[in-house]
Amino acid sequence: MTRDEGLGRRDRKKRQTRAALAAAALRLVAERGLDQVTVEEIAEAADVSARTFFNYFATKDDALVGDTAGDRDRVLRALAAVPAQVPALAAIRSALAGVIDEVEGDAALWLLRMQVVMQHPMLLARLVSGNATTEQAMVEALAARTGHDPDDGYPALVVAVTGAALRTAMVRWATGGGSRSLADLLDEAFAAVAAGLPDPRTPDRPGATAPGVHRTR
Amino acid sequence: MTRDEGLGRRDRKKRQTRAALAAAALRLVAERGLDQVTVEEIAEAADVSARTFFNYFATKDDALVGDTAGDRDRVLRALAAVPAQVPALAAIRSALAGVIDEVEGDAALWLLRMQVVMQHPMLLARLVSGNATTEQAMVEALAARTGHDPDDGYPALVVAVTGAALRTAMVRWATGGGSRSLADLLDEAFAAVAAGLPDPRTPDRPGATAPGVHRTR
DNA sequence: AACAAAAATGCAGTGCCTGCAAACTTGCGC
DNA sequence: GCGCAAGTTTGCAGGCACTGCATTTTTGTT
Repeated sequence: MTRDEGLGRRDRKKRQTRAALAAAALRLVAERGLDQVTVEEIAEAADVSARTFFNYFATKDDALVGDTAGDRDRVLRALAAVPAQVPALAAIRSALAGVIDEVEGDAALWLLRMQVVMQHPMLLARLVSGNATTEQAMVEALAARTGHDPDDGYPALVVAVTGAALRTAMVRWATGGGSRSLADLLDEAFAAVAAGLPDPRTPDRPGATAPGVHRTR
Repeated sequence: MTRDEGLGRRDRKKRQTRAALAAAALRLVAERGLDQVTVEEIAEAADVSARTFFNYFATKDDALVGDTAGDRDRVLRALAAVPAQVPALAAIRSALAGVIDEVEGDAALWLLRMQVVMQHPMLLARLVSGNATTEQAMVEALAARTGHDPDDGYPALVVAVTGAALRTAMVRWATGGGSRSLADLLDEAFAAVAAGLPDPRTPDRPGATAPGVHRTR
């Protein structure tokens, strides 16, 4: 899964247990549905006690959506590394590159995850929108980049909108079974947003709309 | 609250009980925090049994976010009423007018609601994003309007992005204590989206950016 | 007043999640 | 190898959200 080179046996085993729990949770919920699977069953499938499950995940849902916190930090660091003169949308798009790569690298896991998550809107919201802390951090990072007052409204709007774009791209990616590259789908969504979401059916200037937005495949 | 003219005493009392439960829930949670308030306490404050609470709301959260289903239907009907040649963004903006009016009409209730909801991202996501059914319905309605294949991606992107815009507008509205009109804030957000979220600090063409997006108040 | 539909309630039960304390495992210096 | 300290797993008791079912109470109608 994720890199686990420079770690002692102890931490390696922890990662292993965590992954086993997440995998068991995804498999069982995909088979039976969220409320037809108990934490006890998940723990059993991963060969640990039910109590131990809660040493790894605060809630049953957390085992399904995966480790969002780690990704967040990476995105924030990537965003800080983008030169300040890059426009906001492009900067965020490039900051997301690392996460996108990881998702496409673990395609099987993520397709299963999306399949599960898409059947439970509560989970879907948590997958991208994550927690308020993260979103707040993104807003502040963006405000710092563009020299805005964080209360301004603009940074918050950009973060919310790009989050929505990411969400729809991932849903589309999963719906198509991963046949189209997630990076492409995300580029398309960002291009459409940058163009102001023109109606592809009645473009003001036929050549000026975002390329590919209305292509089905 | 909402109109209750042509109803017998029975339904009037039901509405009353429902409103009392929601109000009690909001007040108590605002005072103490979500997990410091039990359903039993909410029910007690509304002078009904705990079991009765669940006859009105499926979950504790539902008492806090209010009746989303009713609003949805209204938005969908309003969207269907907008002439098909109106561009997607403008159509959605005008379909939201009814809900906006209702929110501003009950400003005190909604400001309290937002105050509570903003402290629990789980609730915030549910407030606008609602359930998948609604979002799906919006996507289909939009696809029908624009003559798109619903799997196209464009309608889903527009619905997700406008939802994000609505969410940020409501947060801003509540953060400002309702000092700026919600309709204004929403117009601003939609204008920024329609303009492709230009960075207000370095606009391509100074006069062409969305008006007011970077004004603090 | 009598009746039927609707609503409120109590009760038992499941499952998520937490704190605590007791076992157990692991890494490390000797 | 031995023992110690730190980290991990586990069981247990308990609180709370939520559900299904049966019973009682209220309400609108005849």
